[in-house]
Amino acid sequence: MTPEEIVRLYFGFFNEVGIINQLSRAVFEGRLSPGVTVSHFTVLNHLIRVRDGQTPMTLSLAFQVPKTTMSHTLAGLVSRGLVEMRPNPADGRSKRVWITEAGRAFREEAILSIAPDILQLSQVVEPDRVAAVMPALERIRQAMDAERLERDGLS
Amino acid sequence: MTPEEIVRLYFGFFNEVGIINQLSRAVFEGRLSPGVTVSHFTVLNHLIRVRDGQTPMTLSLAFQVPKTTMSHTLAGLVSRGLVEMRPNPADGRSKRVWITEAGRAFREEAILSIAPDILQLSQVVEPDRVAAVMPALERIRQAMDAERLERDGLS
DNA sequence: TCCATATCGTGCGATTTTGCACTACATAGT
DNA sequence: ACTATGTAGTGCAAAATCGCACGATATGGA
Repeated sequence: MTPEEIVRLYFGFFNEVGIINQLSRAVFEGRLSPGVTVSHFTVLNHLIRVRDGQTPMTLSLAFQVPKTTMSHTLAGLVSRGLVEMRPNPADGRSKRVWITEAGRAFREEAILSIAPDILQLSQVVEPDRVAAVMPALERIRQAMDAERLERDGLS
Repeated sequence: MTPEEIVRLYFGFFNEVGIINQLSRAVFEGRLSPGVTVSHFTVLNHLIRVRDGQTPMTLSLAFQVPKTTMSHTLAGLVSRGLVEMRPNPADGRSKRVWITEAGRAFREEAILSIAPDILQLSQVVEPDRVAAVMPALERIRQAMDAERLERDGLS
């Protein structure tokens, strides 16, 4: 495989990923209560999937967004009572983000609200097909994550 | 597979896709000349990959973004001389978007500028692995596209 | 032909995202 | 202990995104 073919292949891959992301985002956003963005939900989801009690800085690195963006997103979550910010006992500069009961409930509800869309899609794209690509996607994500950390000098 | 398992599977899939998209976007954005956004490039790429001479409305549907967003993006491309907007002889309400020579050159250059990043990634994630997931991704995208068109009443 | 309805693009304001700069705090070296 | 340097979070302003509404044009039916 020539370098040019490789570039073309990966480029097409990122293109497909971008379109799928755009489409899923649009559907999801349509199901969320007005005022709540996909960013809000994504953070809530991360706090549960990984763990809460992380600092805003850690979250901004995890999502690869500037600190100010995460600050703004968290402010929105706090004002809606979906997360709590408490001082970090171990470091006076930073805070720690904790998900509230309302936050957990909101996430559960949000997931349920898109369930119908997902189930409908599953009748066109077989679950087996999706399950088959997951390992590769996870591997690609991990590799890109590693490169990013290396590039950011956090290795 | 229970409905709940299906939802969880597809949900995880969209999550992975979102993260990969975020990471690739961040890298790409860092390589583009300041002032030019990924959105700008994506439109240029679409005009070449599909065809130019489309209307702004068609583009906004293709990218699943509001008309106003596409209008803004196109205005930026026009002001940089990367695309041209000409009236649509077949419909006085709409315009048609044509990519300029400068636009083609810009796209080529942009692709070349991220080639090093892609080649580096290809040494960690084997091209075979990426090539293997492409058919499934294309199929999923097509299915979601079809659902979207149906939902938007454009079937 | 004339009119009611629908579509295309855009101006406007609100929200989100982002870079820059600043304050508060932490850490390492002296 | 003190100072220099680095890091965490936020205020601010610029840019991107988006919903709403309007003017211009198109389409279908009376």
